[in-house]
Amino acid sequence: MTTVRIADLGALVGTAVELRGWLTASRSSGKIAFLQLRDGSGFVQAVVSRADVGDAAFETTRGLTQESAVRVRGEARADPRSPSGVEIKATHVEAIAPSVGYPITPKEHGVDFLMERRHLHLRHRAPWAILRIRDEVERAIHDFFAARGFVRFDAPFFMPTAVEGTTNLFEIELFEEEKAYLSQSGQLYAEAGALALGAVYTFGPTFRAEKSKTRRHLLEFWMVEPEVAFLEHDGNVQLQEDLVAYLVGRVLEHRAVELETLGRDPARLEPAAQGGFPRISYDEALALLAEAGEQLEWGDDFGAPHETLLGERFDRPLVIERYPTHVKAFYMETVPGDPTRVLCDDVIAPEGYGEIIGGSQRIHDLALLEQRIAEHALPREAFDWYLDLRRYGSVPHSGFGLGLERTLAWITGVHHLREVIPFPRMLTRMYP
RNA sequence: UCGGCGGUAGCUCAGUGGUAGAGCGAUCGGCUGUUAACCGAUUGGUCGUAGGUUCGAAUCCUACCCGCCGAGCCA
Repeated sequence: MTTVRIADLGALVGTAVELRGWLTASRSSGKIAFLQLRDGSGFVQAVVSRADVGDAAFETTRGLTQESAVRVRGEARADPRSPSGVEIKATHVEAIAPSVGYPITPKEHGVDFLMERRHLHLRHRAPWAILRIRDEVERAIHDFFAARGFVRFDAPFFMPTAVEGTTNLFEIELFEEEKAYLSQSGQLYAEAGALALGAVYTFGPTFRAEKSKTRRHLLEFWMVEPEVAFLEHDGNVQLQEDLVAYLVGRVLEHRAVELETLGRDPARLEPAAQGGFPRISYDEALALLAEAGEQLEWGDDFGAPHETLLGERFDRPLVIERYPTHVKAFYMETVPGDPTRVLCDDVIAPEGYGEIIGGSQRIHDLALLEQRIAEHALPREAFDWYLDLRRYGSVPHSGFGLGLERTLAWITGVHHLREVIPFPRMLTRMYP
């Protein structure tokens, strides 16, 4: 008899198997007991009959509590009454480790109660499904870029200065009187990488000291930031569409069970997997908002409600491009012949999940970049290395940042970003 | 930082001046196919904290603490 994973049981019907895992719930009568088991790879029910295991073992089985670690031997059987089509007809049940007073009982719980016990909550079905989808998306990101010849490029987390102003940076005291900041973007370093390696992407945590208390914000979140030499704006937008469509497609293909577990309708995601994202300019977005009764002045940036309003008009992510220069970051290239607009775009997820991508073509002209750094009152010395990139063989290049958690929240259909990361870090949540 | 809402049993909540409640959970018993099982019993409280009004406060008043949702900012 071999120890097997629940995920592999489908191929083992008719054979004797041993499982090791934990009890999530049990029901019993005088002569039969149903044990709900999980082992990390999946969930399955074991049926224990008093006649099969004997009185003593049956009473032991009935006394098992939630989250006890157990070893179960028995026959894997096909059964139409099982949600997965398979169950275990147990011949042997043995406690490995007890569990007394497990706090997350089979009962409705509030979000805060579960987050306070996140280390245990991770064992349950919804987090299990979400974190497997997260794993699939992370793997798909690497596969996507590897297939296109990108090099993964690890940017530093300690930063000497801000990329886009200092207001939202976490300040770290290194040693005596030496300050550093936690990275809020690897982009500037990725630009150096692109000019060295052609096409690169960073993937890692990023930190924003924003006092945002909404379901779309975390203090610490993960971002993927590709950066490509010789890539211009239109190609950049196409790359974004290809990436998002690929990620959604991979989840639909490989994580259908998990979407089902979460009650997420795959039909809502299928349009995005096909690509063909609608693409409108900032000016056109203003007109759409005006139609919807939201009058904005040219030059106003969109608020979250505006993004939601725009995103809900389409069945797949929406690309908005060419924003006014002054609402965007200092490094963005201007539209040829129109210095009032920049070659940038945001991708807005459907269903109110907000902005999942921000990208742009970067300024490659030394004089213009110097002028922008001055206009934004940024410390010139700190950017000297960045200006070097424009002194030695400067070429057009573009890139973007995709927020992993926002993308996952949209794909999984969960309400809050904190659901899609194992241990969320928020204004009001540092524990566990 | 600002605005709205909230804090009562292990959990989810009801209770708007007069004995502190329900459902679920947990525990025990019953039941040979349960899927949020079912039936019976048992177990349950510093009503966020401090002060005030009142014969009497979970309830009214004041201050504070904490949380949720949203805004701004952003992925």
